[in-house]
Amino acid sequence: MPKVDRRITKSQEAIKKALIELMSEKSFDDITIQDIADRANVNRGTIYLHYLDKFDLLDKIMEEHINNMSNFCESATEMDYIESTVHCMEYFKGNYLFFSTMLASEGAQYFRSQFLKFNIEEFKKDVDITKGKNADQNEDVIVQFVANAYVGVVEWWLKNGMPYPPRAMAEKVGDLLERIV
Amino acid sequence: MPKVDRRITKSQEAIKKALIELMSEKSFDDITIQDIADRANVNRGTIYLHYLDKFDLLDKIMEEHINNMSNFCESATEMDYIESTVHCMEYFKGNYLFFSTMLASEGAQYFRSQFLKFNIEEFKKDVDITKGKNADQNEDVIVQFVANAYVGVVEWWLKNGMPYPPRAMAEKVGDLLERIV
DNA sequence: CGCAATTCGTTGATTACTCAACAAATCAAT
DNA sequence: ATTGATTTGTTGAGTAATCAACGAATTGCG
Repeated sequence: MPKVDRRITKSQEAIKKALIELMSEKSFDDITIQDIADRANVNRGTIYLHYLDKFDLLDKIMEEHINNMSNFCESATEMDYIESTVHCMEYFKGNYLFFSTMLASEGAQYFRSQFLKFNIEEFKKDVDITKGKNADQNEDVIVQFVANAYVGVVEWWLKNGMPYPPRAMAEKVGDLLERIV
Repeated sequence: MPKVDRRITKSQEAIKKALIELMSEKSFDDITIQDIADRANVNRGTIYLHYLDKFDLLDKIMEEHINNMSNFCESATEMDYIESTVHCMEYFKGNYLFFSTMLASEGAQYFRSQFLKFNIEEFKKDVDITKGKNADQNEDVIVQFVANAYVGVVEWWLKNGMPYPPRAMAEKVGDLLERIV
């Protein structure tokens, strides 16, 4: 992998951060490219150097978070649910502004559905209906059940200002998850 | 004044911030140009684009703060001491990392003497020994007295983690100042 | 509707930054 | 004192970002 120019990284980070901030302040529709450029302290043209428009920018941001989560889902296959859930919760907390605006604000429903879809695929890998407590169960039902539960809990946690620390959340959620899958 | 390129501002800000941070962590002598570049997330060569070496960089930083203070000393001539001192204290607080490392750390004595010299000049403008309570006083004595007192109090305030808010400090110090000059 | 004002997306010329490489200077340690 | 390793300051080629300017598209308001 050829390492990318420092300037590219910095510009993109500033631009992405700017959009998230602005989305936490006003509606996505009301945000102009100039707004983003001002907030990122970047020339307006620079945004077009990396993104087609603000929709493309938002897509890339969402895609990146999904990818990040996907990556440490892989590297966490040998951990138990609680430990790997701690990592997830801390990731949510570390990107609080993104996830809270994305899940809490109305209108950003697209990300929620992406997020849910991603979790459905992840849980599919873990469910085994050939033996154990889930013999005679239905895979789709379990997966939908558990993914929706998980996303809903995360949503609630973020909407309510993260009332419990990541580890506490992970222990509770991890315990519940282990009862199902 | 032709407005400067955004990139210049950003690079210089990052570099200056990097040095201040590093100085609060280790001795100035132990800081390399590469350290600064790494912290500022800037290529090493970029530093030489703006500064001769780390000494020049530190000089420019100190000079800039002195200039800033000088500027809002001018614009505050019609305010009373308390109001203008509020501005000063808030400036100190806003640049806490700089002033605390510069005044608190041993070895950075050069800035203290510059800071004192600057204040001596400023107070000279305010002292009037031709009439009022300071008739029959000595200008040098008053100025030295008041400037050293002021610098010492600021030093103490910063060294002790700003135990009182800027306005409270300003009221106390402003009151004392008005008794003298 | 019609007009004014933004915003958009693109262009080209210029500039600052990046990166790798270099020799010289400085440092550390035996 | 001699070696080996960092650090320094500089170079040149390449690249990304800046800025001003443009017509076209959208928006907002009387």
